[in-house]
Amino acid sequence: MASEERAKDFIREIIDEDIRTGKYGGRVHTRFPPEPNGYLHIGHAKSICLNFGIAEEYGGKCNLRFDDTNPLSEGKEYVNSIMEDIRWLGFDWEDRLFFASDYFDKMYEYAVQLVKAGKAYVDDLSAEEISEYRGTLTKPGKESPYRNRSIEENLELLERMKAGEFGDGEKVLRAKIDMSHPNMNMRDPVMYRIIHASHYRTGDKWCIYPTYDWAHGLEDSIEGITHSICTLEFENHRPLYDWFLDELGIYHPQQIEFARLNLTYTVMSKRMLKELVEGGYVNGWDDPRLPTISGMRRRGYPPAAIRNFCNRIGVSKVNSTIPFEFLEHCVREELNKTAPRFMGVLNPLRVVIENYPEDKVEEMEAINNPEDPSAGTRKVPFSKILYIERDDFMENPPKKFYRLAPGREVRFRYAYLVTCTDVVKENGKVVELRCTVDPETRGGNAPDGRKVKSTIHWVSAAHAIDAEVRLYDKLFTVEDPAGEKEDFKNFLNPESLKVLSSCKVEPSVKNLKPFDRFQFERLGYFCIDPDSSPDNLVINRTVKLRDTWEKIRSKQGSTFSNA
RNA sequence: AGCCCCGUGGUGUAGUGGCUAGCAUAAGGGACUCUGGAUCCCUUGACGCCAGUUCGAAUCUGGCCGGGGCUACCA
Repeated sequence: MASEERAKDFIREIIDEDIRTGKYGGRVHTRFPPEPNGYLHIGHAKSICLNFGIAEEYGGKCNLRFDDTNPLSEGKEYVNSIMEDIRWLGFDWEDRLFFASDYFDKMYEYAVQLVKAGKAYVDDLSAEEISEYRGTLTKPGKESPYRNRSIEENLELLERMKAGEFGDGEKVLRAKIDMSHPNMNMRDPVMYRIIHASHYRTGDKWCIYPTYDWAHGLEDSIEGITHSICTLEFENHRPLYDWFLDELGIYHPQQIEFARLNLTYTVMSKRMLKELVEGGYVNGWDDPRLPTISGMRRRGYPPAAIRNFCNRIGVSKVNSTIPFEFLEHCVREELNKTAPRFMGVLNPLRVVIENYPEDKVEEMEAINNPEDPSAGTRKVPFSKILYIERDDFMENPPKKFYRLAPGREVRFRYAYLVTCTDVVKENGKVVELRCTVDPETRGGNAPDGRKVKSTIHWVSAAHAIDAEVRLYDKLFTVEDPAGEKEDFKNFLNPESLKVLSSCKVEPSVKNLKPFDRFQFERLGYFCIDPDSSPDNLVINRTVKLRDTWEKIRSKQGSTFSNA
């Protein structure tokens, strides 16, 4: 991605300014801090591209840090998938793999420091009581009766909390700030809660765990982060982030918030994604209909397309929603340059070439990628009995339908000019076409220079490989399922997955491996699904090709289709 | 309602007081084509509103309107 001029977003402008003023000695050090309680999705990709991208551009570093402060929901499965996804996207944290849980001892020391300074206290109020005491958006809260315990008592109680002398929820450590602060986050936020659960990394060493607000700034500070980039919903937490670091008097990174990515026709919330996966509405976290990184990988989206997408949507503080079509545009753009082409027929219609010898087979030369001459050519077998796409034939073609029809001549890609002479029907349904080739047009060009309006794809029946092809569509029927009043699952698209089982593809497809991406000419981009086996080829459709005919057809207001 | 944030074509962005407000995408039209793909060309289309400052405001100031966020011992 050479030297293309990227417009500076507001974050890069802040960084430029910080470098100019020497705020961090010219250093740039970011981090990507996922909580290991779910799989990464395209929204995380935006953050990853931002954080790793900035580090790269400024000659700085970007840490991968797992924010694992809640043993109840986090686990190793997620850690592994997250690392795999980041690597697949093309980023490298080198030797900087960190875990918040590695800082638990240090965090505890800091907490003690705050207690000693009279800035934190142990509270015996229950969760419900704390909530009541907090007040509301308009009414100030009131102070806990335990707020003014002596420093000695607080120290002792905190020590006993850590030692496991109390049950879950019996006590918490709170910062002593201001119960009538207009920012709710400043009304004595909880720093430690008691959770008697074993942590996937620290085991049973701890029964008190730090909350996000308490932990996050410390993690950034400990790692020497310069710019702590997070999403907009943490904006109101920044005063607290700053308060902790200032009261402690330790190294103070700068938190900067940007708007998270929203995409139409999907959901991005971890909770909802989890619900879809665990409720069996989709087939796992890597279901190709999901906006997860693993889903998009399985769907056939190239990492370069995702990176490009993230770099092109920009970074700002405006809440916005990107049409999913733009993502698809980026995917096509990348695949057009890189995907080798093949011929495959999704809905086969049998064609018999009447003037072609029974046992003759010709090897036709086909171009692998017209956008990339270095991709070379391959041979495709042609014989008397072929399959073409049902949609490429119409008995009574409407205006502007250029493909095959009775009496009409079209080109069979890389083969011959073919004329349809007869239509065979069973119970009113077209089951076979009788055609003739012009032997003078081998390769696809007529010596007399006559033109045909259209070129269609085909496969030789005797040589075709059977395949299962999975067609994907939008997961939801509405643009913003999460914004609907009803349960978002009520808007699941029942047609988001269609499985075609008797597709016919050209023989060279058998050399492809799972996750290999390619184009079926005139249809779209596809990839081999990992469910594929030598005797059961399974192919995913990544995205359709742009389809002008589809547009014309819908404008004509007709619903002509043989499908 | 208290606090915080944000308003530029349909969508996403650039613009940092001064050329006809740029780019991408989408949409419409055309050229070309052995993929109705790709590519190329053209067209439509935006500064939320009202004042103020200024020779001059998308840009600075104030007010209004509109949108978003915040009342977990989640992150």
